[in-house]
Amino acid sequence: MKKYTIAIVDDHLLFAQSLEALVSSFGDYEVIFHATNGKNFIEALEKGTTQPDVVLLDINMPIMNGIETMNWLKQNHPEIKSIALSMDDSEETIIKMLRLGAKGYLLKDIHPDIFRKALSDVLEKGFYYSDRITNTLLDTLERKEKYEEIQLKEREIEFLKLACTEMTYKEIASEMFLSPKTVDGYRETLFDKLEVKSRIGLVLYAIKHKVIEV
Amino acid sequence: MKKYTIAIVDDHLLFAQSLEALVSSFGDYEVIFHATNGKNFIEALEKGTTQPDVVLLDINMPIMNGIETMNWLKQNHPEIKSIALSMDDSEETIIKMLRLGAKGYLLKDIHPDIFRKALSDVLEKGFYYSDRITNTLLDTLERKEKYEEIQLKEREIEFLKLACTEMTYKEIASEMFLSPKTVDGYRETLFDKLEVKSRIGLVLYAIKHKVIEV
DNA sequence: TCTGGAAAGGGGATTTTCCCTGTTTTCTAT
DNA sequence: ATAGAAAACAGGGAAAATCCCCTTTCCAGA
Repeated sequence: MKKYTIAIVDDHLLFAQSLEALVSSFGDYEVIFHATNGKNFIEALEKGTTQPDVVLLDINMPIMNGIETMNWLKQNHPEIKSIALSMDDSEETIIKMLRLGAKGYLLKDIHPDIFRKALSDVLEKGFYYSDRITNTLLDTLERKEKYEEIQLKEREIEFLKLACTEMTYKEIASEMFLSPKTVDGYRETLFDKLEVKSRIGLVLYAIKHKVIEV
Repeated sequence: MKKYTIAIVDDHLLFAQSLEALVSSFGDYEVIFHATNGKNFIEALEKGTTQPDVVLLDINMPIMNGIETMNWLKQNHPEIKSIALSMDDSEETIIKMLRLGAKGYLLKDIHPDIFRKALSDVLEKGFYYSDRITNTLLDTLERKEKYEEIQLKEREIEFLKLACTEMTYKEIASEMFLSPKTVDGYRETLFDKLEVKSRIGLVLYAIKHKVIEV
């Protein structure tokens, strides 16, 4: 019988490798690779010959975090199932991840048995949502129906991050291999989407919505 | 040959159990128990028949955290060696732990090989201090001196806060009842003091140093 | 096949920001 | 009382950011 294949994306190498040891000990699974951030993961995925059945995806990572990675996965490999792993259970993050198609959301303090069940549920039933997560969601939905998600494209996020540095738009353009005029287009689009009037507004938005770290 | 015994104290069960799998896979070690917080650990320690040679101690835990636990260990079982495990590398925490006698301080994003070396170093040489931790400490000492020189005036802070809005400098000037040119002076002074090159830099500084809320 | 939307690039004008150089006023310590 | 240090103010000019209106290309869905 073929083992299920797993990829682990977590910047905490020690945790990643430990988790691999745990997953392997279950017997039915094989960890085919891990990465320390989303960028890393995408590269590995595009280079590798075999695709993982499931990706275990940490939320908080440097360079390219779980949300961005999930976004990329949704657009490029919707067939790969993913389970979000996180330390915290902020509603916004959970909602974002599930909206982006995460098949499960696990907190890192769960019992390994639950973890194992989640893993097998996702593979066999297609999803695993714990009571705790479900409750958090229901709470949130009741409280704010109006909350509409602003969906940013990959390239827009990339630009937004660069806008949060002291680079000029010209410098950003060459960093993104685009003409300054195109970058100007991104700026305008984002001003519109995020309802801000200046680059300062972009920075504040990015921080508030955790597009960048502080 | 007798295996070294290990205890793991970490509230993230998944991590704890994963780590156990990893440690066990090394061969020379045996994890004799784990606990999800300090209180738990102390109870287990006092009940158990065998003492661990090394305790892997997470810093951030509910109920009784790593620092408190370390303190207790120092007073009650100074012969038990301990290695601090942490997500973050805030200087104060590192200093506190080392002062309390931690034989090592590991960040959770280290490579498992390093982890293994740290473990054997602590058992055989008695301690393990990574370059990264040492550097963080040195950095801090240097930076502390520089930081203390940056003393912002009331009016400068007021300006800085307004600079973190979508107002133009002209608007800020009238808000502060100053001429735009004076505001331009504040801008320049702050650029100089905070070593930034643009208003974006001001915003990032303000957020990083908690001059404004996010 | 057609169509609409998104991405990329562009021209040109206005406003804002940034930087340099000054002067005047106000405060403060000796 | 006075020198020196700050705060406040100011002009000019270059660079960057912002704004508005426009074209081309490409891709996916009706």
